[in-house]
Amino acid sequence: MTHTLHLLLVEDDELLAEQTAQALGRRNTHVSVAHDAATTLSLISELEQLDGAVLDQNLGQDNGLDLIIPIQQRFPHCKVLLLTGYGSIAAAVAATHRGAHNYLTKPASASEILEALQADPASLGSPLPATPPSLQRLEWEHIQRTLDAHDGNISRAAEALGIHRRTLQRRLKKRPSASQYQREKGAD
Amino acid sequence: MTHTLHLLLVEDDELLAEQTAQALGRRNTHVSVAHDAATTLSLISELEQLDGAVLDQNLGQDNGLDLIIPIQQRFPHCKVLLLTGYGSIAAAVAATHRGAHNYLTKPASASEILEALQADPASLGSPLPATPPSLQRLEWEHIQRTLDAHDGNISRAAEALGIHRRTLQRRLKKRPSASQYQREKGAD
DNA sequence: CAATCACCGAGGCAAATTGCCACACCCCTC
DNA sequence: GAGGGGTGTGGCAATTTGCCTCGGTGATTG
Repeated sequence: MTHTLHLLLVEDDELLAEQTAQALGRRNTHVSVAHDAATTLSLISELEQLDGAVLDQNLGQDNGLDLIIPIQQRFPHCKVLLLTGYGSIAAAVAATHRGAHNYLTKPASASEILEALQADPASLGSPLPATPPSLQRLEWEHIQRTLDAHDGNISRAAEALGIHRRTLQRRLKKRPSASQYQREKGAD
Repeated sequence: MTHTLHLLLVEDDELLAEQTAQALGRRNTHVSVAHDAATTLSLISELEQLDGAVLDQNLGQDNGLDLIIPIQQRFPHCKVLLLTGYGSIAAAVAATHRGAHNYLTKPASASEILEALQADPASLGSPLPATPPSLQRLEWEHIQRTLDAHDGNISRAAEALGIHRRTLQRRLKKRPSASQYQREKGAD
């Protein structure tokens, strides 16, 4: 089944790209990496096989969404997964309309990425989230995303979140559960 | 352009259905209403024209997602909009894969619904939400959704949110902005 | 009809959290 | 070595939260 998948990872944060690529590589996959849209386009013209693509939606100047169609044209069977620091439902719908297979928010672990690439989003369709998340959980996830979107900069994340830097610090220290670092998750 | 659209509204909360239908009716549209899946299926076999369908994902026993395909089979050009009290990105992706045109979370006003039906979700693709919402806004929206999912029952919503009922009460009273009632929004 | 039940609204108070200022460090650049 | 960001930490007043308590209302039930 898992016949050495050929994957393409497009992520503008080079450190995160490296770590994610390594984590994926450990999963019996062959990973090509690009950091921007132009490189991606030239890369896909050279590749001979591509089973899955993982695109960061936020590529500095470029938009990962615009890569979906070129990839699908060259590799019609390639499954495209969009990743984004701060994702919205509207963006997920847009990506899917453009041909994306699935859509995840960062931080996403290698296993989550592979699972999202291989799952059939249409069939798992009935997961009525009967359990509305608690406010705490929602806040925590949003904090993580925002932190990620600001490269871990606490000061700027706090400003973006509209809370005091001191408060964000204290909150981050309190949380017992989960990885303290998105890096840890991203790397595995 | 807006040539008296023929719409179908499927919503199990009869009160909300009524109000939404009226609000839509005021917008130069003809609205048929159903409250469950079975009625919907028999209804679409009778209808002669259908331009848009608004489906509540959470229909008691039934799942709005399962109505997408039957509707599309009978009316291939009909645009289907999913509505859900508590929506997730995964659910939005699933709905889109099944053919849904767009996906909204409640409470949604009549104008939002019409806009979502007529917009082209794929083209508005680049709305990179550069502005991660503040924690306050996020919390407020989540509170509203949860409240909606629990039919406005403050006690149960508070429990679901994991906060004290008294706290939820106080928060609801504080918010200056926005409608105090999802009803108001739903109705217009 | 009275009892009960499930809600909402509100007061009060101790405990926790937040906002904010201040200061010590680090690392980097000019 | 003098800034300019960023982080970590302490302290303190102001706000918010959790929790308990009451009173009121509408629907259901005996």
